[in-house]
Amino acid sequence: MDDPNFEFLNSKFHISKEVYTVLQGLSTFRKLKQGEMLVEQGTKSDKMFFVVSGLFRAYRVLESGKEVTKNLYTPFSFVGPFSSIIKNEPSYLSHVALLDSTVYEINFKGFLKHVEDNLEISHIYNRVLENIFIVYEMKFMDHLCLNATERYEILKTRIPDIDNLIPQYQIASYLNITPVQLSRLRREM
Amino acid sequence: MDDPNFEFLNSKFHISKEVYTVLQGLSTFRKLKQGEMLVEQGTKSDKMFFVVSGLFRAYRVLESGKEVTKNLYTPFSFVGPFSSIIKNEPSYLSHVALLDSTVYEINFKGFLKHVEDNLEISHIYNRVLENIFIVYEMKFMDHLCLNATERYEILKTRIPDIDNLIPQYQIASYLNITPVQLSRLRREM
DNA sequence: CACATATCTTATCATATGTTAAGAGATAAA
DNA sequence: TTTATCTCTTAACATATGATAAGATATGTG
Repeated sequence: MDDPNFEFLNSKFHISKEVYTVLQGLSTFRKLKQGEMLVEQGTKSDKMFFVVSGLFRAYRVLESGKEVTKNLYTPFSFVGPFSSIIKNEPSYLSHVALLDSTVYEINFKGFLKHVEDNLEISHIYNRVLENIFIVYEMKFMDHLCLNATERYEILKTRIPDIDNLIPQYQIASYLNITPVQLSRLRREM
Repeated sequence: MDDPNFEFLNSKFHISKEVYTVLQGLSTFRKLKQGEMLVEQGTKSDKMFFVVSGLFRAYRVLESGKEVTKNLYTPFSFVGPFSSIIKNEPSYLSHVALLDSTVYEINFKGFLKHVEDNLEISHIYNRVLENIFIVYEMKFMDHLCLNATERYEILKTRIPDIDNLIPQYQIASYLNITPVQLSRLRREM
């Protein structure tokens, strides 16, 4: 039974075969076309997604009409209206596939039920939360400490081919600058 | 046994008397003078702190010498080198008391030991991590969506007396602007 | 092919913020 | 009290970025 998914999860979280079976029961493999939405701002959903391939973007449309990108999600990360599920409120973010992508759709409320009475699964949840926290803290510090050029360089380290994958205005939105400014930065680099 | 600490934690996390006793065994009450450090950048520590009274600041000194404030911590929040403990690395932040303060000093590695084999404590840790995540996500979105004036107003909602508690350059650092700019914003408000 | 649309660059001008320096109060120290 | 040290404000200038508009290139569609 050489299941590459199990091998992968086990290498990340040291999960048992039993827990893997439980998680499998909560997950569905899905293919998405570029432009398909996982979650729409203002709606409720209790689904989280584990990115297998492709690229996703979480963003919010402000009253002014301006779109603010919270994050981009590459393979092997979790994407979805996490805080919205925890708070049981409508999502304040939309999540969209920027490329043709594949994910595991996770019944997250169901997962939380298992967290309630399974110590191993509660530990997995702790590990996931710790990882999310570390990534967010770093992202936040990067925004405090670095200018747009440096953040662009970090993005290109994380996703080297980013310039060919998505249009420049989406990259600019991720960097929290205008496309015009990104164009200027590129010229100076 | 009317223990106000227990009542408080129970109202926040629904903990049992048994777990409260365990947590008590991991915690020491401490008083700190203004200016005292909880953690110094570059050092290792396995202690987290629960703020009872006062105010704390987490900040990083960059190679340039510039100080970047990550966050301010008011009573009933956790402060400490959290990601550093999880990653078992030296802290990249310093944590200092901005006012005379009181805290519970928590043996966090000890706490994590209990998380390993106690489901209730693992759940408490889940709740703490969820709360931290929600706060960070909001802070990050605020930085993406709001200008310095709006962030200043949010800070004053959170800590109404902030202008009288700490010097203006510390507020400016929290807002990620210079004291000169904060002075300008105040004039225009 | 011809046209419409999307994307990117560049220029111009406006705004927010940083840098530096000077000065005014307040507070602490000699 | 006198002096030194902080803290805050203000001004002048520099820089980063935003807003708008024009033009170039590419792509897709009829």
